[in-house]
Amino acid sequence: MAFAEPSDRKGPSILGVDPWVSDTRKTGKKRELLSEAERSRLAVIASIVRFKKGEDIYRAGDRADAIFNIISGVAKSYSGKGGDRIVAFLFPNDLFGLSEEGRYTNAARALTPVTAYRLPVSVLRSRLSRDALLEYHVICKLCEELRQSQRHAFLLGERRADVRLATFLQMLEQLQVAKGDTAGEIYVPMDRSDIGEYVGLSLAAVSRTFGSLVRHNVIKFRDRRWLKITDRAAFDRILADGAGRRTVRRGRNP
Amino acid sequence: MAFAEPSDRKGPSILGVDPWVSDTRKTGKKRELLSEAERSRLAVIASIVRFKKGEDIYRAGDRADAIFNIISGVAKSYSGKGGDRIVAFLFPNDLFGLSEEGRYTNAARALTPVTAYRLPVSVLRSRLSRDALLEYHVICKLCEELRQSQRHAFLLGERRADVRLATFLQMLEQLQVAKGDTAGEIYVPMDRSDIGEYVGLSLAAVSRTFGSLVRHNVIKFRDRRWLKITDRAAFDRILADGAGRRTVRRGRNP
DNA sequence: CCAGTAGTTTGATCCGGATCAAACTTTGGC
DNA sequence: GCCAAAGTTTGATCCGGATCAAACTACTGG
Repeated sequence: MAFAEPSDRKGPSILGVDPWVSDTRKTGKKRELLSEAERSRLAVIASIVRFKKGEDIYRAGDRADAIFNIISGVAKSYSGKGGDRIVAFLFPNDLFGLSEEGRYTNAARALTPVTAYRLPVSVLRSRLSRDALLEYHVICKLCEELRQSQRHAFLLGERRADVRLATFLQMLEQLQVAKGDTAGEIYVPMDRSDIGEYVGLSLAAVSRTFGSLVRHNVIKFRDRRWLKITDRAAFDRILADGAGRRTVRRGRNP
Repeated sequence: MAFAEPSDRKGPSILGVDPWVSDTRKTGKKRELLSEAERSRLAVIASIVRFKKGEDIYRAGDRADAIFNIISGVAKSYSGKGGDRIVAFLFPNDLFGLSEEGRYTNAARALTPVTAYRLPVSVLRSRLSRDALLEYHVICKLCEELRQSQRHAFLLGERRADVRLATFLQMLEQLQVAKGDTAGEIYVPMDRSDIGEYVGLSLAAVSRTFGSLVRHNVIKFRDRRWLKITDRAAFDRILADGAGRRTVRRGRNP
């Protein structure tokens, strides 16, 4: 739902086809869910809504009469009875608010002040059925979010805390690179506890593991939200270590 | 990608809209990705392929020139350098083989003998652009798979082995209920090691935890692949325990 | 600028599941 | 039906991260 794919990706695609790939290459524009034209076409039927930091965008179980497209700010989509368990972080241009049975399945809350388009489902729906290109782009976006979610699951499948966090940082970095933001430094808009809820670690473990990475000179925090990777090789080694190690040997074979 | 949603769901939906909801209610037919008509329309452009148990359907990085729709059997989609880490189990009617940059990102392998439709991308693509209903159904299917993947991530976010396995069994059960298969007993087509790779536990932990559940009379195995839930209340208690517990308290607040 | 609170670090202890290892059981081929 | 290989159970040990708890730091609003 949120993070960009590795930097060697050119855009979301389904069935190996993607109009943006060539678009992006030709125009050199940043990858976007909706083109400017499309965005303004949608703007006609959309209203702009604002949420304060910490404010609920919607709650699980609410009547799902609109979907959202973030213009600026960061939000989280979360679920679980306890309200913990972050399903996705939502960044500008992310589309969210998919429903099931007409109700939102997750809740969403602004982590920073958020501005977003609010698209009433009824209007968007009729648009969709008439606008093949838009529909196609929705497919692309869904593929992207599916991959994102699979990445998240992949991250959670890793057992070691450092690998989980390194993977998370990599996701953040790639997102920012894809958007053309300041490379070199990584911006971490969410707090330690949110990170923990996303990567499946306790708040304490997140802090401790960051501390350990800093102590080993792999990363360096400028302040609580900005860091840079000071030892790329070591960083990549941590990431690589995650895969290819778990030797699940079965039965007796010497 | 694979499991069905909870039984109170009527079908996949995007934006709160789903043509199958009414269809299903009217006809009482089982929920399907493709209607019979659609399936046969696709069959024209599809070839039927068979895979032996353990055979690769495709490998990560292979040229992605086709997608698949399982007719019978069970497969797994997996990734990770080590080839461990199962992303999804694939059951009949599941659509898989989405690509990125024209290459498969995951690998897929048959767990049982598998029969499947193989749909060449090129043909399907032109179909898609002309067939609005098909395109719409692809959207629905993608939403379903997205939710599935989010469920998987949710499962992996849980730390306790018994909750993970109970959740997994619940997914299997719901899938089988949705397909109208034998309720009462749950069929587990994959081996312990595959389960471990999906739920993020070691092979040993899977076996031990199953053992413990059996010892507590929560479930009972008829044989290695068939089990039933003998104490529903206890089972549900395990599931419920997963949520609402993780008290991530921050700072000092007495 | 200060107080109060939200957020973060750090310490100590404990436990669940990984890991290593060996026996046991089922399956499939001949 | 027998053997080998595949798959499963079970035991012992160990370690990473959860959990409990307290101190520290950075914001925020008055």
